[in-house]
Amino acid sequence: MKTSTRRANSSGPAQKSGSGKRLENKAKTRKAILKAASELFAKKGFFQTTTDEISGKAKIADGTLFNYFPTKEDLALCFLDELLIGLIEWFQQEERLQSAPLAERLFAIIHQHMERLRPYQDFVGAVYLRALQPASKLHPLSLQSQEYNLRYLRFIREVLSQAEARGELPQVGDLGAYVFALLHLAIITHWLQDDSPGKENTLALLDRSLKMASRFMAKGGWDW
Amino acid sequence: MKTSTRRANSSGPAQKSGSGKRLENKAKTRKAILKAASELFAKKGFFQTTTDEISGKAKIADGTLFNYFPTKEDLALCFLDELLIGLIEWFQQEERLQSAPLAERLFAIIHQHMERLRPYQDFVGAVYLRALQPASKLHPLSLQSQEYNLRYLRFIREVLSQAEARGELPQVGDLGAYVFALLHLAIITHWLQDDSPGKENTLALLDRSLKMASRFMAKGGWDW
DNA sequence: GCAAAAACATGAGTGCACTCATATTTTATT
DNA sequence: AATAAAATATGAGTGCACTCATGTTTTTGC
Repeated sequence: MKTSTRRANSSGPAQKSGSGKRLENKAKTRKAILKAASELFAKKGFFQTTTDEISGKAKIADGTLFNYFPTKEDLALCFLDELLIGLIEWFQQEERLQSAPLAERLFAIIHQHMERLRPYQDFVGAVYLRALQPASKLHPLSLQSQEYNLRYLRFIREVLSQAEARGELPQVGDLGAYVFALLHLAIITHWLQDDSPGKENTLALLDRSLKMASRFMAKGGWDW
Repeated sequence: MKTSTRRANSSGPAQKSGSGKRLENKAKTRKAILKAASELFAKKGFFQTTTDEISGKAKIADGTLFNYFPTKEDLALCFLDELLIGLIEWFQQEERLQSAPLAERLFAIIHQHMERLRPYQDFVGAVYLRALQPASKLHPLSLQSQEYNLRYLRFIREVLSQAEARGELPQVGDLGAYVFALLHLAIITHWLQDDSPGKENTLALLDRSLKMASRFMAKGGWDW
């Protein structure tokens, strides 16, 4: 972990600089790095994987990796962001869920997230929680992390808005999304240390939390 | 940050091994390290301070530092734990607060905490939030961090219990302390990025949050 | 008081994330 | 097509957290 000067580089998959071959190659290399990293992280864990191994597997020079990701940590965060994008897509395509009650939809989101995070627990515990922290803008981390929070918060905000529109929920607004993000955070913290078979303790906790939250929300009191 | 094998060493100030001179020397060295570290962290920040500088200022060999603190990060966490101990002592000696309303007492705790953390913001943002995470037991971090959470949670639990006994609060139990810890966490996250003069935005947010929380709590619904 | 053992201190050494001067490839210009 | 300019790749080099074999101090048992 370093904090010093750092290139404002490689913010996301879409980049407008260069054209033609350049753009194409960069995208390819980026994907190659992320693929190599995800495989190694899943197999050996974040801390046991060296950046040399990653660049080796991606068939680029050691230094090149840092042209794409300013930090090993950023690389992992970026990879977990793509995981989040996949999660959002998954949710939007699960037709059965769209008509399910709100509590069930929220349960599904967190549950599926945990499923997908499973191979990367060491990193999640040590670093990712920080990036999930809602509304963390000025982290001494790279500037990237804010992107993740925003993506996630917008997604939850969207889910809650729909529920508001359907009358499943009073107006909870941005604050509602924020609070749910905090709950998500707390649940993942619990999940990390849960060694019950199938992590069933956490699932039970999640279920209860959502039920309790529903009761609170139904009572109103969200106006400031 | 490393995760590999690590000595189960230097857990706290009180240690029973050895006797006489040995115990005394260890305590002295430990204090010297913490003092040197706190001064350097306050002056240059956590990341700009090298372990060599710390051991130099504490007048011990480079390697010795790691006999006391398995990690630079652990050293800082340990130092922030002592800061927390100081905070708890401060609270218990502030007589004016003991008779103040609950919301005011909770406000004072978080406010004072922020005041004391001010010189160490870079580290708080990057690492400390993780350790504050309520109930994180199995972090891939060193084993130390759990201590801090427990100390803090017990303290809050105590404050809330008193309020319950005085009838200021319905029974909120451990869960109440847990939720307050989450609020504390969220507030500090906000505080870190708050550049309003005197961090007044955060203070306003804290005030509003506590008022809203009071309303929620008064409504009950804390039985599972 | 002395020898053996245990605890602790030491600092040269190591591994790894990250940098930077240079080389190579791609784009822009004519 | 040739050249200049810009973007990117390269990998030897660097700094720093952390290790470990060895030396030194303290304790224990007699």
